[in-house]
Amino acid sequence: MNRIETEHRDLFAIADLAKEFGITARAIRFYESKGLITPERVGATRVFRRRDRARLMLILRGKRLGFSLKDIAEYLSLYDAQSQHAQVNLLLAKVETRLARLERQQADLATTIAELREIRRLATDRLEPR
Amino acid sequence: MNRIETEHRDLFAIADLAKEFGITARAIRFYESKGLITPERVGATRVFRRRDRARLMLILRGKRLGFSLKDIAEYLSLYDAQSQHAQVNLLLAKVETRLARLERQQADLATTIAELREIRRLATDRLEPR
DNA sequence: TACCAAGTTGACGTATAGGTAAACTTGACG
DNA sequence: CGTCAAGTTTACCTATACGTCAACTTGGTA
Repeated sequence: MNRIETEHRDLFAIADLAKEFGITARAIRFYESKGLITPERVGATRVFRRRDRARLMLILRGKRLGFSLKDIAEYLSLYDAQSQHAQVNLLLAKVETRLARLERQQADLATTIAELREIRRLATDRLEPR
Repeated sequence: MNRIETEHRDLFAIADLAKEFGITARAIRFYESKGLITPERVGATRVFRRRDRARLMLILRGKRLGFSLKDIAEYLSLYDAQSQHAQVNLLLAKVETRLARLERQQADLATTIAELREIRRLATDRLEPR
């Protein structure tokens, strides 16, 4: 299966997604048990569509950013609420909260990256004096 | 105790730092048990210097960035190794690894913040049409 | 038809990061 | 001297995020 085929496909098995994202099938089932994704079933077998795949990407990105699955569930609901209707004010409040945290994180990141680059510079200088 | 006093002081009790950083004394003791900080003792009582306070700041920043305490321990060792001497190449490898992760995180962050701002815009529009 | 690969559920185990409670010590103060 | 605040250790408890295993079903293939 090549990239083009993957992009065109509409149905995925649990192993397809596990392989594509480098996680285990067990993890995907776990996310479903927490309500983060809701694949269809054909008999007992899970069948994933592109929507589930997209959600999975959002989940993994959230994890890379250090969010708990609970946080991520709420985050995903922001996307859902949007297309539905929801209590817009509540939605906005949550978005603001999350944005505030992320912006602080962004500042932390910049500082840390700068410090690490400085450490790298000092270490490199020691390797190549002059 | 005002800011100036705090800045000038050289010795801190565990409660001082806990209060200043909004964490519990238990958490600080836990970090010590993991070797992240090594306060002096006067009898059984821990006495913290500015160095410990600075490390605590690095620890908390690391946590905000989603690192495990183990990661953070290694991260702190980068600072130590620098002033000492260490195996510079190994140090550099670790710095590169960490930088790579942080830079990916930075990209994730930018994407996520943009998406949340878009969601906020859509929600705001719904509140104030026209 | 016999069997393998892939899927499923459920139970149990593990690592991380502390919180909570008990029981004790110590220094300062009225 | 009594006691109160603040500190200490030890032990046990909790939540999160899966991994591992057992036991079973099912669809396709030799």
